[in-house]
Amino acid sequence: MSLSPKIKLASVGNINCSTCSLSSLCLPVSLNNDEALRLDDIVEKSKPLHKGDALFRQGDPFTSLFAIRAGSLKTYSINEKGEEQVNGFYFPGELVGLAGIDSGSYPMTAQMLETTTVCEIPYTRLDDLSGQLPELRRQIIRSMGREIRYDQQMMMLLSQKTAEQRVATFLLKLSNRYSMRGYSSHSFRLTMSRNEIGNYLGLAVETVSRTFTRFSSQRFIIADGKELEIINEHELMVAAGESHGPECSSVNIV
Amino acid sequence: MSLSPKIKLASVGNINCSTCSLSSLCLPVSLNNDEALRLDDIVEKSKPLHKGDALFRQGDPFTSLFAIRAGSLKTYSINEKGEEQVNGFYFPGELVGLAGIDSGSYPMTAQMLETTTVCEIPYTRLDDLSGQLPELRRQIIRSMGREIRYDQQMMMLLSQKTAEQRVATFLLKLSNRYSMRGYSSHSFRLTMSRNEIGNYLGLAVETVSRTFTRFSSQRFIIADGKELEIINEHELMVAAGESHGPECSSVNIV
DNA sequence: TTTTTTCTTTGACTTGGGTCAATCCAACAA
DNA sequence: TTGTTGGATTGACCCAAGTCAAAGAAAAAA
Repeated sequence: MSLSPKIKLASVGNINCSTCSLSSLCLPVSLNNDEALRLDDIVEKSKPLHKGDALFRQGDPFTSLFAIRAGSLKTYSINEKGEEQVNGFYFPGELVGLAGIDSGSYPMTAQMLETTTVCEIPYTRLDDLSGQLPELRRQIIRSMGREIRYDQQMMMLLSQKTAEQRVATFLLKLSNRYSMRGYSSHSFRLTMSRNEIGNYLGLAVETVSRTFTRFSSQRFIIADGKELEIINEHELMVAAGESHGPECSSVNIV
Repeated sequence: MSLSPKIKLASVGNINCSTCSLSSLCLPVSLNNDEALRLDDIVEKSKPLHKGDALFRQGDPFTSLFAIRAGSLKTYSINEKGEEQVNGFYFPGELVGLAGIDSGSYPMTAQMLETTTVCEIPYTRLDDLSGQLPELRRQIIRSMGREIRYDQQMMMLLSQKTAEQRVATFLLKLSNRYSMRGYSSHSFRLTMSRNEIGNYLGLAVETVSRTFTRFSSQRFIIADGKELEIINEHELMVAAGESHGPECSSVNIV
């Protein structure tokens, strides 16, 4: 299952993996120019996908990884009771679909939160190429190692943190990811609903909403619908339960 | 940091990766005989490690992956408040240390739950070899993909399941893993304490204990200290909240 | 524009599971 | 054999966060 003809885009001007502004966050991060061009050969850029569109669905045969170029998406799976469980949110430069690598099919659905473009990386070709480019092979492994580390931090959040700590941690992590992508770290637009945040954090919507309200009245944030401004990062870090420790690395939890 | 001299073992008779009884669960799973021997060349078998011993500690430089040969261990990390968080339990044939691959150091401690022997796989040598053996490269990726999938199932457990469902799911998953290793699926010894189970599942010890007691009085299990017997698997699956759905694959959650 | 639908907020009430505090029990040392 | 120690169990109590219900606000459709 490659991108259907209607979402393929022949060529986007002179944009390729070696000139892409996201290369430092994406698979090409440790490739030289020539290697990045070889990666680019197998990558297909999509035309814009719209809010609600699915990139792949739970159960679809696994064929490709996807790197986000612009926009954002969520992944979710449906459990045996038919309930939706949000597994993660993905932003430009991040790799989606890794969880499908060993199982033959995607274990979750990836759905756009806004207008989004992606790069499709057919996996058999990526696998071939990674046999020829040791740095690419290592980068794939590193990406997966990072995903494992993030998932384990998320497990810690879910098993140990209070509602307030979860929401604060979530906002700080978003801030962090936006700033790594060159956007403002203190003012951004949430592309996901309160419902999706709650689902992701293991909380009821009402709890998320109340926590936003509380943080607003404490003047840690200004939340105006989906627009969010962090006006007291320090107190938000205290609320996240991360201010005391020596390692700031533990901030990157979402 | 390779295994210190005192835990190295020169050669364990004729045991090697191609003859190891765990090869079907471990890295050699899709390697031919010759390839498995080349993998064996870089693997060092440890002598028995004892309960409480650490294989590596949080913060140690990342040097090796470890495959469990016999016994079991837990991994845990210490959060900013100094609390311990159990990340997982590992059994023979499973790979420990993957989360350290991209970060240069192990993000958690691995500690024996009982007398345990492991195979140390120095990562730089494994990386080299995986450049030469495509099947090994793919198997490493598959192992990581599986870890990601398991972690995401664990996140679903932590964010959606009740205490009762968590404990039932945990016991069923243990049963599953034991049976895959040729042990009885209905009668086994828990190598971890109630405390460790609770910590792992995001529950207080008391809740785990009460749930064991309840399952015992409902005659789903017989729990005598660390000895555990599953006497009504079906009802335990119902309690785990997994009996209704079509896919039995969702049983493997621990 | 108006209508419909969906998302968000707030209040009132309930409860699952946490905390605290005693035992109880098993493993082990002396 | 008898302490000693750390885990396991049980009871009593409480609170964080869930559920239910009702507006209110924003987005989408007509």
